[in-house]
Amino acid sequence: MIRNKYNTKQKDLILDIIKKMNKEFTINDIYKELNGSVGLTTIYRLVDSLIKDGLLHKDINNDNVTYYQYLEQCDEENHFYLKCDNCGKIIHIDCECINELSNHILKHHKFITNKEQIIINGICNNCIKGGN
Amino acid sequence: MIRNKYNTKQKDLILDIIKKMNKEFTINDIYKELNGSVGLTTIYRLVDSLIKDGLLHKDINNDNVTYYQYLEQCDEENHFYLKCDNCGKIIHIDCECINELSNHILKHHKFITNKEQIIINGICNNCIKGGN
DNA sequence: CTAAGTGCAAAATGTTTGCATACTT
DNA sequence: AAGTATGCAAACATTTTGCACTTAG
Repeated sequence: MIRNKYNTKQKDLILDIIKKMNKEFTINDIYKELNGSVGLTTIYRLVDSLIKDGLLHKDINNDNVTYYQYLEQCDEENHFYLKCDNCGKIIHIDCECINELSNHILKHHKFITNKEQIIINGICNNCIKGGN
Repeated sequence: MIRNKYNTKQKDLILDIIKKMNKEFTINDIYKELNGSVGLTTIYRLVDSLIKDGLLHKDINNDNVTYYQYLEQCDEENHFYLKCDNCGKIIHIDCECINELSNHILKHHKFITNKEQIIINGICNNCIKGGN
């Protein structure tokens, strides 16, 4: 099956929801949000293809729950993501600092970083300040 | 159940294998390596507790296979890991460069990086050179 | 009209739980 | 002796597949 060749109502619905979420979500979150108007199988299939296209990041937590997160796309060379371990939010950053690190790592540690998807975990400003 | 209070033959066996692997592995890899001498359930339970202790990193790939990786422990402030997307190997690095990045991110992006487990993906030197 | 997409039900897979037994301290 | 760990079998949850049907181009 060739992926995403036809536009369908279901794809639009799922994509809308995914893009609106500004934190990680599960397949079931989308399913519930759609209120049964799209089948689970379809959600699995679209999510898979979005991962392959680099639009979604997939992660698993200690309770074996699989989470997905929409990655805002960016043409900039110097971009990366910060992911909050507390609230699950992913923050998109454009900053020269990551380029410096990539260059350093290449030069001194002989490793080509995957510039498309550098994700650094930690605690976001909102959570530092105790925001839920 | 209080974790890891008693030392057992099974724990030693599992830990030995995990520490010897220098790349990511599945629960089944360990099970097979042990040749049935330790039950699957026991492996799941020990692996869970090792994750909680920060000794293992857990990840899931696009085919929904869950991988684990032993993280060499280190007291150094300036340490992080490089993970090769090609061969799965995790390389432990001690270098001031990551501290600089952490400080920059804190100062300019108001985000506290999780220094214990910064993992940056990419391609390792061996794979760059075409080593399997 | 044809290729692609959908969704149900069934199958497959991976993980967790209950419990009786065995082991550590 | 008491608390902890093990491992089987069963339960459970999640994900994938087969297939008939629908829809987009």
